[in-house]
Amino acid sequence: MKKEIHCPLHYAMNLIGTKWKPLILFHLLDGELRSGMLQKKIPGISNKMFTQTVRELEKDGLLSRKVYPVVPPKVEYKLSDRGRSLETILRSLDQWGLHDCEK
Amino acid sequence: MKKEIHCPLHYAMNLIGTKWKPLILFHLLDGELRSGMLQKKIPGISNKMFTQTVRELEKDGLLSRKVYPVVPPKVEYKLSDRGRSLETILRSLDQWGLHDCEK
DNA sequence: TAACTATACTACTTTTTAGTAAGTTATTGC
DNA sequence: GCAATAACTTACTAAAAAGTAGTATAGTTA
Repeated sequence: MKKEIHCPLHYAMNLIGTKWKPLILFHLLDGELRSGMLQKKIPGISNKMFTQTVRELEKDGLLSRKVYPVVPPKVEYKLSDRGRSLETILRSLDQWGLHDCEK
Repeated sequence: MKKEIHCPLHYAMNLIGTKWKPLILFHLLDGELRSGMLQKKIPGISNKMFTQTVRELEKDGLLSRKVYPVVPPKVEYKLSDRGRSLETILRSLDQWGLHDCEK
């Protein structure tokens, strides 16, 4: 079964339809964060998945990664314009979860 | 690493954050559909994944499943109120994908 | 009586995703 | 000269998701 995109929603889900991507984008809505801080905001994510996921988001142009050549390392992440364009959706999903889980 | 819910968005993604769930819900926005029709609207999904996914959505109360005791079988799916409450988000995601993929 | 129908289920395999634990780096502070 | 630091990276394993192919059903139509 081939991996083809059949509609815009399908396309969107291919970009952000995973367990962690929306969480990471969501926590960057309020501004850029250092790697460690961002990761702390997402309890339950493993170190490996965190790195892997931000790298994919970077590859897809949803966030940017700024590396400072210092030791110990310093890396900052922030949303790109493309990533920021998801703000309404991410906040809506969060709101939806908030109301829904009360039931 | 335990599977715990840490924020509303995380909760929401646990319910609909998979490859096929949003697609299925999306295609039910315009009204109930027979199983075969719904499946045809989602090219690329295998028969097994279709059945499995609608069953999970039913279990989570996002859609309802009506079985007519006839031969050959007739099964209809439609959104529950809970599922319908995702309408804005699903349409937004679709729109986002539409605009984004043009770039 | 044999094929066809729409839907689902099952066993099995492959692919993808995720988790664990260890190692790397170059400078600072003791 | 040794530990601590932040952010990976890698090798390995485990678990989850997805795909393939085959089976069941019981009426209708050829």
